Amino acid sequence: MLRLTKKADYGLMALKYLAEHPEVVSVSAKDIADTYRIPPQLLAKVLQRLTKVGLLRSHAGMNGGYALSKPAGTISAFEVIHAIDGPLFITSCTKGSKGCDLEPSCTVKEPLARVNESIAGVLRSISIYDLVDHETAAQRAADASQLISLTSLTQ
Amino acid sequence: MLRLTKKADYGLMALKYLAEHPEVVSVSAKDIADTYRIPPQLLAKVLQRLTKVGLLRSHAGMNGGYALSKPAGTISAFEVIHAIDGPLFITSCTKGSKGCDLEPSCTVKEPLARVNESIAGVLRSISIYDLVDHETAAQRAADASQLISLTSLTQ
DNA sequence: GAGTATACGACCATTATTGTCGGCGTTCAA
DNA sequence: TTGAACGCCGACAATAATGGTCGTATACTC
Ligand code: FES
Ligand code: FES
Repeated sequence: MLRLTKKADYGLMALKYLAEHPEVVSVSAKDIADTYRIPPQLLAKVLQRLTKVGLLRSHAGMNGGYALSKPAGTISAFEVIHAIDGPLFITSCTKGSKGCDLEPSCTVKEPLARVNESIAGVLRSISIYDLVDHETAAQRAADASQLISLTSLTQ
Repeated sequence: MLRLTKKADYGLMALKYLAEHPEVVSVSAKDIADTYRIPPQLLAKVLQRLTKVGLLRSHAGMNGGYALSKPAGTISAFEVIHAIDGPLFITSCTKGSKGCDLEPSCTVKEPLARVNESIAGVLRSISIYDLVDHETAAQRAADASQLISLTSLTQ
């Protein structure tokens, strides 16, 4: 429940891998897939999508592969997830354009949209670099949680 | 993507409805379902689960139905979602007991668990009452988001 | 030109969600 | 006391989303 897809997981793992190996010019999808034992072709498609949105640079041919197009610290988990899984919607209305069937009567849509924004904020605050440096990420997440509960109490 | 299920949506709508009608002793699943045009039997099952975890009190027989078992302000969105959809996991490892297939190699599990906690925190800070009183909820969510980005910047 | 890699779309398999059905126990009021 | 209105529960079918595969085209290196 409320889980992100395996594709997004794969994408984050791959980006983390690339962030951890800055010395290598480019890494093939197959290499990464082998490392983590994930389906190579599926990962390939994920990386292709990340390339299309500009998070990765690709290079075909021998010794080709992928590389980060910008520093790991400037790539947020939100960008990655958005690129792979599409827009983030906590509500069950899948699309913004065509409202879901219970559009007229649904009363929780608006409040939940706020929650949605908060979650997006959390994801935006996590970068690929944070995935590498566990301590920093842990600290940040802890801070965020604490501030949130604090906010809730003081209301 | 990252959306909660319709069941959870239905549950929240129903609880909101009950919170908005405190004068009525008990409301039947059918009444709520009719109001929002959602499948009565499905809503019934959702309400039954909410009853089982103690968020609602049920009363069988004629003029029976459901009522909140405690003040709307003390019921968090997290409780509701957890009751209906089960434990909240952002990662694709569905269950805590049996790790997913990429358990040994997966490197993003631990960092994402922190993100997961942050999101749970946000949901815990929203109560059913907040769904009724839009202004308060909006303000709270805005505060939470702002604090989170602030945290991210100062890291 | 041979080999290796990305790019892309179509496609099927698997799984999760959504919704329905039928039977049973409870309450209440005519 | 009888029946309608309701909650309770498990099984199941319909549907949708995800996960994964295949084939082919294209780009690049050697
Ligand atoms: S879930 Fe779509 S309008 Fe409420
Ligand atoms: S997704 Fe299950 S261990 Fe990483």
